[in-house]
Amino acid sequence: MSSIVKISEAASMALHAMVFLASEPDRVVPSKEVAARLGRSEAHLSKVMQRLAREGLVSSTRGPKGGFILKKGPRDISLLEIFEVMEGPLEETNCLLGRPICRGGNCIFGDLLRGVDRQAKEYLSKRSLWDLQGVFKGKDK
Amino acid sequence: MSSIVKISEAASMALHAMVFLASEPDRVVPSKEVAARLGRSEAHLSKVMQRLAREGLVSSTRGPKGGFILKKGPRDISLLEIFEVMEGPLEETNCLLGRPICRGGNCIFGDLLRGVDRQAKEYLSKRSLWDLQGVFKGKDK
DNA sequence: AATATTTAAGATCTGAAATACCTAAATGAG
DNA sequence: CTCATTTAGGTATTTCAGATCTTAAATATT
Repeated sequence: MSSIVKISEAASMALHAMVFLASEPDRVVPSKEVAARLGRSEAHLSKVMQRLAREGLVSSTRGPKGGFILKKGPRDISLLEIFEVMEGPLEETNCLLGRPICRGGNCIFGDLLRGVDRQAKEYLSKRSLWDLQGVFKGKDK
Repeated sequence: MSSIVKISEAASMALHAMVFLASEPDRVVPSKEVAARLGRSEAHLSKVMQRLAREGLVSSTRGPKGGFILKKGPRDISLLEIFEVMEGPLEETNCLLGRPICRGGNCIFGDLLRGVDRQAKEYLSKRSLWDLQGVFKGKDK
């Protein structure tokens, strides 16, 4: 099974973790709990959380009762922001081989790549954590 | 710079190589020449060609005057076919974390992933090598 | 027919990125 | 003040794409 979309597990976890934090407002949540809820590796997730903290999307506190909490309101954090913190700025791809072939708008991929990237960017930038309440509502398993 | 579209260099080379072969009908082209034309590593390209041969998209002959040639007419080879030979069957992705969260059509990514994959599949399946004549027409550099 | 040359096939190695592990530092609780 | 809890950060491991190297086959040359 392959897909044409590439999102690292790290970025995917970051997005999901942030959505989860948004569903637990005003509560400091330890990464262990987040990992459990996502059903993912504690080790890896903690690295991701660390990154989100360094980049200022969440604030962290150590020690007992420590954990992570959103630094801004859910309305003020877009999915794109989170994605870019993990994967770097999202740009539109042109032909993958670039020169010397496929130059000048005459590319094998036509406008597929640009179109898809633009669409993804649009999607991610238009959605804030606020818009994704509900994802973590149903009790799971 | 990051993109959300993932196509390996191998798959990209495969697509371009096939288009190039289509532009040289009835001629056996050595991989060295293809690599030169694409401006890519000979080593890597030859592995790609090897794969395409094993999968029956091109036929290969060794020795002097050897090389590769399309096995079917350009109208009968779609880009999707080539893509899938390299990357495996292209399926529509759902949520990347899958269970336990984001189940039942209530996913962070909404219909973005499915939509994009469907779009790509559509694009690739609708285009044959024949549709891409012209890409290699202009003399380059 | 023998040999050297050309070219693909196949196996193995390498390097970078992603992920997992492990120890140190901080903080609150008892 | 000591201990348990939890994040921080460095290091190790894994994985995989891409590169290198070796072998086999076909042809041309003599």
